[in-house]
Amino acid sequence: MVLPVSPSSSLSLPILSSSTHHILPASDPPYKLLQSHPSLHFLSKCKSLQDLKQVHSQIIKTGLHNTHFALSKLIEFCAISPYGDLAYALLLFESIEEPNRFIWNNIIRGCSLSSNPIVALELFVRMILCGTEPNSYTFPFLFKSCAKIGATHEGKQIHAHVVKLGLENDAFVHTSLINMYAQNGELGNARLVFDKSTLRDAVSFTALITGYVSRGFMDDARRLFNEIPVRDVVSWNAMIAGYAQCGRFEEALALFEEMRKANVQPDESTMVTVLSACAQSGSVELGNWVQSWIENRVLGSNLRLVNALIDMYSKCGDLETARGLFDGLHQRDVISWNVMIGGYTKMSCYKEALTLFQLMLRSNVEPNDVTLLGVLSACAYLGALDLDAAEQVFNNMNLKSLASWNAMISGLAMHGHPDKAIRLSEEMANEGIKPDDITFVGLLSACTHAETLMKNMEMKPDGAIWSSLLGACRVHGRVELGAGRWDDVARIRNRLTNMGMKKVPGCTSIEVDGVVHEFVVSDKVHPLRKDVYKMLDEIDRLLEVAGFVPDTSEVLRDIDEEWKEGALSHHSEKLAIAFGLISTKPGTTIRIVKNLRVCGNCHSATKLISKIFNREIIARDKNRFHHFKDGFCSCRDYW
DNA sequence: GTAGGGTTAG
Repeated sequence: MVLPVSPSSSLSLPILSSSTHHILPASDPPYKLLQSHPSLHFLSKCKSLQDLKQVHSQIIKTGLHNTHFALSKLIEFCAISPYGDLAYALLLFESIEEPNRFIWNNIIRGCSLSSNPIVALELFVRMILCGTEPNSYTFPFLFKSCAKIGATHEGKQIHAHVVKLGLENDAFVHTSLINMYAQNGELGNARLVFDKSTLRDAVSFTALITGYVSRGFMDDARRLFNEIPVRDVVSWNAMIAGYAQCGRFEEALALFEEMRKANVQPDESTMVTVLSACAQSGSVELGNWVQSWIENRVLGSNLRLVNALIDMYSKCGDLETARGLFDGLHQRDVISWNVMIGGYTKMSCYKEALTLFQLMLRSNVEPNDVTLLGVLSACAYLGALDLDAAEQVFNNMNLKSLASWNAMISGLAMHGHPDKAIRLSEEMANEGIKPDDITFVGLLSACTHAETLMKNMEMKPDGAIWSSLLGACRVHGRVELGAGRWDDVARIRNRLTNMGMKKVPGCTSIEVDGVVHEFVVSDKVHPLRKDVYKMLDEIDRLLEVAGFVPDTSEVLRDIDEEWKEGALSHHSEKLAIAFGLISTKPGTTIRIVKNLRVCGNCHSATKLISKIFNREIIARDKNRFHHFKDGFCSCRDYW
């Protein structure tokens, strides 16, 4: 972990050579005089490094560079403003013989915001060695850095400094400390700091709640939430987002209702979260209501909100409305493009997805790894020619992030090009890019020597990894795998389970006459369950007559996301379909929403059901839409 | 003069 503290060599300060140091006077001229100085006024107008250099030159010409104030402001701007430049800030910082505490704090702050926050910790060490005592402003920046990079060990040492300096009772230091422990998974320590102090407000509560939420301890989080003396909008948002992130959409939406009843004004974050919950649970009606709520307020043209709306409509199957919103945007960011492309892909409109991607390439928005993944899965249907196009896009990417390598590798592996995937991973290694656990998951689906890879890889318990791993395995369940690999899969699953990954129970909902009915695996609570199970028996009988043989092999059960109950015929989607068949008129389209991906068995069964009962069945699973008709599915058995 | 908790795409 050796990281450069010195800035890149291509930068240079105006007039001053790098060997010239600022030796600052003991005190600055009067503050008011400096504050209103025109050169410093221009600082806030800078929009590029060039502008910045001009202002810097001006500051030197007017002699201001010999003041703490001007240098502080320059460093602050360079380090923090989006138009600044951290490398320049560091160059400037290194030129100061004896930086004061304010300057130290601001350069540390800048580094804590950067993509390389470890530099902030290195600077802290230097600050101490130089004999500058940190204060209550220094520590929040440091703890934020530790939280960002998972530096618990370093965080604990810095905690000791806080105790030594008697700063434990500063509210900002206190909360950032709790947050550091909570973010780094040390919930016991976070709780200890929280419990030991009398400093308890919505902010410190929320920091702890978020920690519990991130580890899936929703009940503990909720208990804390109920204890908050005065809840503010952020604490509500955190709790609502917690429910939405772990798939408990109904609770998320119920809490949003409670929030409104408590007369707390929702803000942009609230609405983005609520829309995400609507999108994921398929609650298009509530989503509609949210849209009008937004439009009646000043939030209407907010890009993030419109992105969330586009996503909500496309995930609910209303591509037309989604596209209308997309076309109406004056400015689009990478998320706008990605949600719209993803919307088309999920509905099997691959040509539209790729056409939109072509438009994106002509816009000024650079595609990222998420775009690439979406485009790749669209290409997978449209033949090798388009896959070549995706490869071309990848090859032309200016900045290939680890994520984009991963997207390409897993894309190739999952879409029938395992050899290319493995070759690409070798290329990646040759470029000096270290693979991570996600690369591994991608490769696992292509690789014949998973054993070797596993030994070299540290898996992190992450839901995304978990599901992509299972997805990779499922797809390859059809591609004749060597039996040995399933052992690897089982072992990884055990490791993840031991690390605290909780399985989300499968659940399918169906709306009939405006009422949403929910079914879980082997449901025992629905009032009409007797009739439902009776219908299920009939379905199974007819399926058997039609020649359907459920696959009960170890492989399928292993990868099935509702494997726990083992009852293949009682999966929630089949229960919901059975309910749909008995509670709607013949010929009516059945629409269901599942919180997980549909399993292979249910998918095959549903295809046949659509034929036997002459019903169109539109199933939305976690990843995409399946439109079953006449024994076929729109996804063409790829999902 | 600087500081703490929440937010969308996969």
